[in-house]
Amino acid sequence: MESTVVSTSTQAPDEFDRNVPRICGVCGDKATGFHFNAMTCEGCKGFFRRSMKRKAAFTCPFNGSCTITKDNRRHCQACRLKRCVDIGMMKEFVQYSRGLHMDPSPPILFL
Amino acid sequence: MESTVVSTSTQAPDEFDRNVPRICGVCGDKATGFHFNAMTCEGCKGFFRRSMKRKAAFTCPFNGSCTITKDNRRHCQACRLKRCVDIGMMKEFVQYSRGLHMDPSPPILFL
DNA sequence: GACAGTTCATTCCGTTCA
DNA sequence: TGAACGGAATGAACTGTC
Repeated sequence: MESTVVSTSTQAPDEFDRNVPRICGVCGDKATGFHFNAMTCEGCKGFFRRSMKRKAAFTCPFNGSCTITKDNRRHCQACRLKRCVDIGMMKEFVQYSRGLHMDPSPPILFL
Repeated sequence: MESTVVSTSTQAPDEFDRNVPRICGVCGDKATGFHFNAMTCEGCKGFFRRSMKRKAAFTCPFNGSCTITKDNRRHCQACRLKRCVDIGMMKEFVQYSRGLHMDPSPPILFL
């Protein structure tokens, strides 16, 4: 009989983040899964990708320490992006996934 | 608590190779046996076969020296595949396009 | 039992468009 | 901006063969 190993209190440290609640780490909205390495909602996922792709540079109109919530997340892009980075979202995972950097069949490409 | 089941300590020398711990040499996850010539988990087994069949060419979005773990293995295909090869997984053990052609080289086994 | 291949639900990416 | 969506990659569970 194989003992069914359920997620118990004895978890390896690196398994920890797989069990985080489905709450967006950026704004607290309902999260839909891991996006660019962090548990986030669809909104913050899209916001982060857009920001990275266009290499956006935002400036906080306040004092640079806004608390981001589901309702005010659109108000300060600077602090929202900062929060994204703080919780671990990584630009390296934008644009570089799922076959984009993968050669088609024969490697007869750009030389 | 998960009891760490290690293979019996006293083994004949010639069984040494087959007696490596059931830990995936690529990511450290629980291994299910030898796959394509190396002790790996089901995930890395499937990843290696798919990569070979599709002749994928990956590029590391970081510096090419990612440490692969059970939890981040999906993040860098380049380093994961590199690790597969490093621990001895061989493409020759992967069956290519069914029916089109057989193994290009004979099985290479412990001589 | 060991290890090939196969299946398919799930994860998570980019795109679309209101 | 973000909900909805289509699709590729993943991996646990499975079948087939020796």
